[in-house]
Amino acid sequence: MLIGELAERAGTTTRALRYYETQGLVRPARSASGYRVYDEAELRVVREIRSLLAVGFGLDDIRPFVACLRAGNTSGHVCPDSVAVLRRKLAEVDAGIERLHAVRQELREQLAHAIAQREETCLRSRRTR
Amino acid sequence: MLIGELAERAGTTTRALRYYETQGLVRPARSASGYRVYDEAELRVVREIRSLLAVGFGLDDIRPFVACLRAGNTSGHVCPDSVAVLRRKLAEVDAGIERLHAVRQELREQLAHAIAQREETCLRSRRTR
DNA sequence: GTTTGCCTTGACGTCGGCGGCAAGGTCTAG
DNA sequence: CTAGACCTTGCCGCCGACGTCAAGGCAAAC
Repeated sequence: MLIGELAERAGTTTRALRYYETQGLVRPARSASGYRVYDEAELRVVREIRSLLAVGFGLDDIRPFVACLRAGNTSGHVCPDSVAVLRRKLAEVDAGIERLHAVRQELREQLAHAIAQREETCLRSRRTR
Repeated sequence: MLIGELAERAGTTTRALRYYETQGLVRPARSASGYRVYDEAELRVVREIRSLLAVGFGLDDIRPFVACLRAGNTSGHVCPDSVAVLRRKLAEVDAGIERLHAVRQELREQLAHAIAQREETCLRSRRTR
């Protein structure tokens, strides 16, 4: 399988695949003419990368998962390093949710305050008429 | 007030203040020798910028608030444009919270699955001994 | 007068995950 | 033999809010 086909099957682009390679996440074989050649295992790796990216992981976070897959596991999640990352990310997400809730609260207050101010101004202007 | 003092009083850096100026958010007067000179109103503007940045606004989103302050309002939130931005941001935050909840759910499932797999592997290895 | 400490503009660097383009090699069908 | 559809490497661009020099001017203290 060449890079174009892999890109299509994995739902990404050749550019991204070459980038993953520079980051040491994918290691294709090379044909005699220098073309990158991928097997089914690499397809699984790329799909793992994509699904983790979609969840908000960075490529650094993904590295352990790829290593885990390469070590022969059917899932990239079962290795200790992967689990550690999962735990950390979960904590990060929890923190993010909390932060957003605080922000949301703040925004609602500011909105309420702004609208109250506007109503007041509106009333005053009516009285003036 | 010169730029260094403003930076300190607003809890930011001179670099940031100059950047806000390039973005048209702050407009200091100039001394005879070309130094930027700020008054108290500009301090209020900068504090508004900072607090909105901290909440996750971009400088583009902040522009209406600054205009509102400059228009003579005591709060930058009371003008229609500001309220529109507040509403939009609130919606964005809500969307973000939802997304994070979905991600969180996914992470918990993956974690649970990974741990279950590891327990199973552990049990199998005990039986083999 | 000189040191110290502020100020000025300008230009390049950062982070992440690529996109886009150029110049060239390869492979296959007609 | 050639067209066109792949592939290669390499390098710059992007986004946003600045950080980090560099080279030089201005102000006040000693």
